[in-house]
Amino acid sequence: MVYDGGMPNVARRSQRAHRAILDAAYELALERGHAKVTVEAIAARAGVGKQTIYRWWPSKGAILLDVLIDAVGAVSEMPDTGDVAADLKAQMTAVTELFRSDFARFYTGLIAEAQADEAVADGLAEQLLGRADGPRRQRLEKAQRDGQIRADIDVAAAAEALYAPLYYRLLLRTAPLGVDHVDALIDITLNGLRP
Amino acid sequence: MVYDGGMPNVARRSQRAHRAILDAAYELALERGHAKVTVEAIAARAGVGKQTIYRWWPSKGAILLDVLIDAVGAVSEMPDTGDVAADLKAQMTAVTELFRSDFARFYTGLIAEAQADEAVADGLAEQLLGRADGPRRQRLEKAQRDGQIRADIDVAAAAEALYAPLYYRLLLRTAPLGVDHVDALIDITLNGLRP
Amino acid sequence: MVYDGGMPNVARRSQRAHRAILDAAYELALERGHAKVTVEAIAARAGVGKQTIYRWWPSKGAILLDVLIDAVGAVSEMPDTGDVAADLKAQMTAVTELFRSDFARFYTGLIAEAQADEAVADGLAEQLLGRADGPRRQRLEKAQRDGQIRADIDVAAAAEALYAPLYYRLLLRTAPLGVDHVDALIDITLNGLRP
Amino acid sequence: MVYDGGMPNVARRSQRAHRAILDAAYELALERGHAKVTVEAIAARAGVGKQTIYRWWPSKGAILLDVLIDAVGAVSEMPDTGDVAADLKAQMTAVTELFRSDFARFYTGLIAEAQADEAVADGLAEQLLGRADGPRRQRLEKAQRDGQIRADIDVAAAAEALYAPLYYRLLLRTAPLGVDHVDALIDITLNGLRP
DNA sequence: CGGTAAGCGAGACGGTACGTCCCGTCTTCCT
DNA sequence: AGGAAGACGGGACGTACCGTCTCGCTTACCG
Repeated sequence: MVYDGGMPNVARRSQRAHRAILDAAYELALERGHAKVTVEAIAARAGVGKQTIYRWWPSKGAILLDVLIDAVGAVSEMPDTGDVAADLKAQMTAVTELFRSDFARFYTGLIAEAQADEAVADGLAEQLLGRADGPRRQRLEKAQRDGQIRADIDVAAAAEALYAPLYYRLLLRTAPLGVDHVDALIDITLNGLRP
Repeated sequence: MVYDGGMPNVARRSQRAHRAILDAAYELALERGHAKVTVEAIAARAGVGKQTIYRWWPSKGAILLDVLIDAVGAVSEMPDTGDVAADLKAQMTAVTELFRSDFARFYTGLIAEAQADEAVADGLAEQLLGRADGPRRQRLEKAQRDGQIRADIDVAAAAEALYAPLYYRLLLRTAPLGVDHVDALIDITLNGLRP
Repeated sequence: MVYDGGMPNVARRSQRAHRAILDAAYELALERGHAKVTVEAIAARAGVGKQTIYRWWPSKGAILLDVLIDAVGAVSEMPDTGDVAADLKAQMTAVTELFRSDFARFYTGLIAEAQADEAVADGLAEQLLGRADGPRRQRLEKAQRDGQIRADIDVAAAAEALYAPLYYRLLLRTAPLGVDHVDALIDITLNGLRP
Repeated sequence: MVYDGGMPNVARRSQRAHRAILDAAYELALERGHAKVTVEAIAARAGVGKQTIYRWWPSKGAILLDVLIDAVGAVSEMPDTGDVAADLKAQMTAVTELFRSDFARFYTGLIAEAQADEAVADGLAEQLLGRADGPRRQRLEKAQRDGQIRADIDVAAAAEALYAPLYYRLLLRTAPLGVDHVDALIDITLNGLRP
């Protein structure tokens, strides 16, 4: 649970209702898309009173963020074979696969919701993006120590240069995601554009 | 006008109402944010019947896309001084400034809306992103011909590697946009991460 | 229409919806009793949006008051045969019949609602009780002029002395209403208790 | 206590909670009116669990009936000075005063509730109206034996003819209660309307 | 140049979902 | 075992907007 602020007594929370709500929200989001999920439909499908939802989540976006965390977690494991290029390719390919799966619409829906709901934005940044970003930065720092990448680089900017294009295509759909794209990004970012 | 399909007689359209609608939508979006703008509020503020809005636009997102195009247009001019690094810095800085201005919320709101509304997604891609992307690619291709960047590079991927991180920070707000960020991106992308 | 205050444009009111709402409310009140009628059920049965109800009536009680006025009107005709005792008997018997009919539950429900809702209380007093009371008082005044009843009597109190016991039994159900009861009341009130 | 049926063990009942509930209900009814009192508000004000209320009373109306009985009791003492007119005036004046006091809203609220709740109707009839009516009838019967009123009269109807107008004005508020009204009623009912 | 059809403002309409309030029940922990 | 606390499934509330649908009323074109 992410958004409780501890207001009601968490110890007395019904596990049954909690699971049923997440499951119902998950099913509905896959069935009709994030934007068309309603709190009433979640409550009805979960066999739960609306108040039980509002008691624990402040908004529909908060529920769906929990659903996503619950179902996917962060794609946060960063391999370390010693070869940073290979490791990045492996992890970026995994992210690409996730972004091409059914969960893609959860991500995009939630990022959309985050533009209007500060709480969702915060939860998204902390629970998903933040968790994924740490290991990436650590892997790049290790590569710096290993001499595989330049020591004068801002690893946060480097991590973004690698991963932001994946989010760009996820959200703007100007071109498809795929292994070729990952290869091109790694080539460009590691070797640079200059001859 | 983007979304009319010419259904009613465009010649008889009231310019007064058209302007009043765009102005009202613009003001309301700045005042309460994209998500809280309603068609009824636009109509009321513009002193216009709701039907007049629905006659010319299919959805709230279409109105706001028109507002954005009307107010900003695409940041599409790409300078060409002969020095591709300097030109990219100039243009990326301009984009950064735009993304830090009040119009940022229009972009993010529209990108959010595009996740659920195919028409908005198409209009956004064609009217804003597409117009901006062409000149960037052309500038990179010229730099390839000038020998300033590698000839074996996919310029579309290269353009994304440069600009996607700006969109990433715009939408996910994990870190602030700024000139330092632009410098870091250009350094990484042109020179590569390798020592 | 009783409770409009003229806020929306009465001229544009949908007669279809108006009738459907009154009919639905009438049916529901007979089916499940005044207290269990809900605005949602009226709207659903009438095939009407809830807002269309709230646009024209401030409360459920106001609807049901209109239903009652619409269905019954005031039992206001007061016969005048020249014999005040006979006329009172005829009219009180008619009221008794009404109070024993299905409409009795409308009256009791509305009087109950009036205890908590000033607007309903006012409407009830003006639209039903007031309309019924006038003719009764006029008949008694005529009887005074005819010398059939004492000239020093407060006709309002006299009318109440005759009719209030009918309401008492209607509401408190301590004893059944009937012709015998009417006879007893007329005897007592005209002739007095004294030997 | 009226509505317990003895289900739980009455001996173990908390006197503290019992009093607190009645007091809280009393205060709330005076503060916001009978119809806006809620079981949750009573429980909260009394510092009591809702279950403790539902254990001992079947409905809100039952609580408020107990409150009224507890606070007022029946206005049941009927004086007997030998002069039935004076005795009626004294007692009807007392009732009038009660109906003009703050307790009036309890009566009206309870009578309203009784229209929809059979249990409340029964309790009201037995605990309040019934207790008050007996002495009145007995006083009238004695007056018959004393020759002060006609022997052929139905005393139940006579009692109602006298008291029902007080309830009528209490509930319908068509005219104010007062000593003049009592005087008029006694004059009419004892002496009759005829010249 | 007068008739007519279009666009327009206004806003009522049938609906859907919202977030809140209470209901009466159930569960937990305390005395 | 009774009581304080309060979460639960449920139902209705009154509100906000949606997108559609009439209404007159200008207003520009066309016969």
